[in-house]
This record gives sequence, structure tokens and C-alpha cells, in this order.
Amino acid sequence: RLRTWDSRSQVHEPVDRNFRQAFSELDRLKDKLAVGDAVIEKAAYIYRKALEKGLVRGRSISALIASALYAACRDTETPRTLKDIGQASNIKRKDIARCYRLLLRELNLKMPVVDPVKCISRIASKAGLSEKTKRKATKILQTAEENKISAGKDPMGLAAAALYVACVTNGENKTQRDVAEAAGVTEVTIRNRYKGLKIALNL
Amino acid sequence: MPQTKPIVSVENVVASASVDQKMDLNEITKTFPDVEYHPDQFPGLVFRLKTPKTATLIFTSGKMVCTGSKSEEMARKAVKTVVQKLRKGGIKVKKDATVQIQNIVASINLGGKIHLEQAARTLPRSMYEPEQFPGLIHRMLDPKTVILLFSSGKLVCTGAKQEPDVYRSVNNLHALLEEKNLMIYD
DNA sequence: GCTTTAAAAAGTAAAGT
DNA sequence: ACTTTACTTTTAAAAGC
Repeated sequence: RLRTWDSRSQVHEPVDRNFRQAFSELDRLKDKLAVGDAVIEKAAYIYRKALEKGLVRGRSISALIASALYAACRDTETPRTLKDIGQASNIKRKDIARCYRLLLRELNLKMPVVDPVKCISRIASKAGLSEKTKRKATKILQTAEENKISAGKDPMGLAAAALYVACVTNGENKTQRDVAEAAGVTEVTIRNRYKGLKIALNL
Repeated sequence: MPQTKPIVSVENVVASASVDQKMDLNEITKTFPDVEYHPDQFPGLVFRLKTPKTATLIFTSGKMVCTGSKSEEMARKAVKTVVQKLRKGGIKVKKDATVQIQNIVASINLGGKIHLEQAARTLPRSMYEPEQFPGLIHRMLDPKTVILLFSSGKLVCTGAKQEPDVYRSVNNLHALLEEKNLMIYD
């Protein structure tokens, strides 16, 4: 898979040494975050662009790799949060967010706005929810989504609330705490999003 | 023509100043017991005024930074008041301070909701990351300011060096939002 | 890059009642 | 559950690490 980049490593330049470190780090993160090869290759591509622009000078290479991976997730609409990347890479969320903004500005990257619907599967599998509930939650988000209740809200909080509502309607016994934990948000957030969802859906 | 008239209110003004002489911060600390000065933590001394409610940082170089004012004039007045208090406290200050406005922060209400998602796609130099912050961050080139846009139709404009720039920024953005049909009026 | 100051916007979080 | 406090973002200057 990373053949394209590995072939360049045959030439022993400092840049290639840097690439090797980046690739091994990305491979390690790939397993921890369970993302596909396409995401890793995109992250490697973004990282290479950052190297070419000289964005690594005086900066943490690890933080740049982690943020390149976050950018790749965003670009491919792979639902991974800054928190996820932070835990997998042992780099503070704030540092990854700062590097990510740097990548957006310096490389002129345009990312799609996170779609809460794309977050449903990940939360559902972590919480062990049924396919039926996932489908219901998707419908809920599409209906409410998004006339406007989603603007400014954390996509994971919206998806978690939709899944919780779907559980209740489908009689799947899952607590707010279960869903909140799987989504990485608090129960309070689920309750708050639930209020808006209830109004938007006339529940 | 904008459909509504934005309500603008200046919330904070940051000004730099200088009395062009070295200052003994330890001496100020002795005569003004409620100032904060922790040189190991930060080189500036914090001198707070109750009226206007401001905080002025004083450095050994005689340079200062005044924050918290609600207007350009209030910031200049605050600096004068600080120098006046220092003199009354026995600290020798030969010249009056020269003041420069460095930043003006204002909150604005456009009077209609903003379609943030669409704005994120159509506004240049903007970033919208709801996972990190609920507002869309837009960098305006002229005037050079940064505006935070919220779906409620409220804004925060920062980076302006004079009040007219705040109004110009808001009017530019408001016209742009209407032009691109990103405003939702009741 | 960090440290300190102030302020608004709206969302999220944590702690205490 | 509710309230309070606090942190996220943006901006600018100051002196020094």
C-alpha cells in the first residue's frame, strides 16, 4: 500500500528518513484507530505537502502527523474525533487542533463539514446497538437535519442524541450513559440535544 | 440594501501606552497593595481600576497595556487615571503617557439567523469546526479583522484598530451574507 | 510557542447543591 | 436536575524565556 512513498525511501536523504518515521507512526495509528489504507495514504500525502511547505521546522513532527491524519479523516469523512486521535497518539487535543488549523491555512485545504449521520455507525458499534436503531437514528437526523438545530453543535452529541431517541422508540434498553460513553460526550449533552430533537420531530 | 440594521456594541478595547521612562514595579507594589506582580510568572504588573473597570499591565520599561475599556476614549482616560494614581502615590512619572489603540472587540446582532453550514461552504477564508467551537471564523481582508459568526445571527468582530473599522467589517459581511442568501429573517 | 489582561459569542463540561 | 464556574475560539500589545 505505501509503496509509492516507500520507493522514495531508497534514497537516503534526511527527508526520506523523516518520511520513514512518519509512515511507521501512521501505521501504528492506523491499527489503534482502525482506519483504512486510503485514510493513511491521504494522511501521508498531506504530511508530505506539509514537509514540502516547510511546516515541520520548529514543530513537533508527531503532532503534525497526528493532525495530518485528522485532516485525512475529515477529508474522507471517516468519523474520528480530535479526542480519538489524541488518545491514540498521546498528543494533546489542543495541539492537534492547532496543527490542523495550520494545515488548513498553509495548504489551503477545504474540508467538508462533519455530517452527524456519519457518526452514527461508530457510536452504534461501540454501544452495541442494532441495525434497526441505526437506521432509525439516521432517519431522525435526516428529518431534523437539518433544518437548523445542528448549527454550531458537536456532531457526536447530535448523533448520540439521535441514537438515544432511536433506542427509546425501538424499545432497545440502553441508558443515556451507555450512549454518551460510546460517543465520548456527557449525558448532559445528550439531554440538551434531545430537547431540540424533541421539538424538531414533535416527539 | 441590508434588511436589518445591525446592533453593534464595543465590548473591549486594548491599548498600548508608554510613559517613556523606566519604572520600579516593586516600589509600585509597596504603595499599591492591591496590584498583582509576580515577575517569575509574568514581567508585567497588573494595575486594576474600578472606574473605568480596566486592567493595565505596567512593565519596567514604562510601557503599558490597558484592557477592558468599552470605548477608545475610555481607554485613553483609563491610562491617564493610572498615571495620575501613580503620581498621587508618590511614584515619579515625568511625561504623560502616549496611547495607541491596538484592538477593538465588538459584539453584533444582525437581527436574523445565519445559515452557518452554507456560509462555511461559500465564504472565503472561513473555518467552521463545530467539534471545536460553535462559531464560524471568518477572516476579512479589508478592514483586516476577524469575525466570528453564530447561527443565532450574532457576531463578534475583533482585530479592528479604530471603531469605524468595526462598522465597515460588519456592513461588508452583512452585505455578503445577504448577497449569498445566507441570512434567514423571520 | 508560552506566560498575563479583557471581552463577547454558544457549546460543552464538571462540580456543588 | 439546576446553578455556578470554567474552558473552547478570536484579537493585540507588553518583556522574557
